[in-house]
Amino acid sequence: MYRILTTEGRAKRAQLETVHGTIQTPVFMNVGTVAAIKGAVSTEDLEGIKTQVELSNTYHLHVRPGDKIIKKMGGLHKFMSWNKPILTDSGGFQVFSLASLRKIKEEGVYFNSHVDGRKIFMGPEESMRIQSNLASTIAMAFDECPSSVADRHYVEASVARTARWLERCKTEMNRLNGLEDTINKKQLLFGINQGAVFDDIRIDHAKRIAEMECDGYALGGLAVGESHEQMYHVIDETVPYLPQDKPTYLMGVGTPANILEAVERGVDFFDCVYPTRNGRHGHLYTNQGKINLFNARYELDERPIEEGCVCPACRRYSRAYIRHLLKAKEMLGMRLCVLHNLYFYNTMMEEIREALDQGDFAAYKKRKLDGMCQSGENSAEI
RNA sequence: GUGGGUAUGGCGCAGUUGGCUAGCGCGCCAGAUUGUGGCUCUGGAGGCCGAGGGUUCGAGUCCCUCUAUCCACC
Repeated sequence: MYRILTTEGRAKRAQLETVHGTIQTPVFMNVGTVAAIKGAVSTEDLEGIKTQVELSNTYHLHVRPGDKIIKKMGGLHKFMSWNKPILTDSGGFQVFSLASLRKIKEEGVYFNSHVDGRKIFMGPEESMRIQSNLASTIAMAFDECPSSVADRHYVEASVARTARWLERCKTEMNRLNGLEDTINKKQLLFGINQGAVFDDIRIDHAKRIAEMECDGYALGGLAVGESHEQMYHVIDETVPYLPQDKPTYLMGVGTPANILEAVERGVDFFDCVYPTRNGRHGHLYTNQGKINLFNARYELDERPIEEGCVCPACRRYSRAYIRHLLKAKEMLGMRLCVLHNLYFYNTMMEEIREALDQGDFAAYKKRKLDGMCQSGENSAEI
């Protein structure tokens, strides 16, 4: 059950009730592809840094350890000891990101496993069965994410196929949710809009999937090479055609600035590898912009990553110490950086929700962006 | 002491029969990274080629002396 609490322009403050608890939106979902937040972050850690939703991946978990094993272990929640919502990505993005290892057909996609090379077939039905075995809170439709440089002809054909795949996903998900031994019989299904940067293809596709009665709708195939302006334009043009009485999810995005811009345009679910991957690489988000702890200027810096931050890293450790850990390739360095970044993202989402509650989002957004774009020691890229 | 080897950027090494602005790996300094293969990629700085002398149009490469260091033998 999705309920809009208040709006400001197109921006929505809402909540989604699920069998694993209520998600307050706008929300950032913390990415743990293989049922683990990379950087030695435990689910206990997630509870301490305001995480609402954990995101895992169908393809990766199917390859290892295998969704049947996870089902036997009682489902993903029990397996990884996380009782709040989990969203599983369908494996569709791996059709794109593992392009050299796959072949796309009407029935689905043939992969060679990136782990051991063995052949894997995944189509809409397979993806739904795997996600049902994983028993995530929200399953994503199996789609194809066309390259940002794909030509119009290819994108049209791809998007038509993705729409046909969504019908198959929907049918299979309904069947699975009705089975006796299904762990989560109320698993939700989000459809995915595609169309690269072609407005009319995006809109036609949005209208078509809107009729399929999904529990939410995602914008896929963005932040894959196009400019920020193109991405914002696509969101502007497409969101009005996605059912706004359902959650809107912008997949794979993005920087704090991307998120603020997208919230303003009506998006309420996000996920991105940035806080985790950049954390592992020593890139830390602060209210004054992004800093790279590998830089020599932090060698003797006694300050925390961010003054006033109460995350597990900032409460106790200096930039100089964390820099040392990173350079020494100590696991703790990555872990502290990932915890800080996720805390930063989750806190920003909390601030966004508070601002929306108070009808103050526009002003908040401006303040936040101005702060992060400050010149000086920090990178302007946010 | 004798015989042999080695001395090239912070470290480890390449440098062909002497020939253009001396390379490579690691490290260092920066930058990328958007539904994650703890990866990968892209730039950049840094060298009186152990010291001195000689041969040559030209020496990191050849010759002499010295110094340092390693190995073997006495």
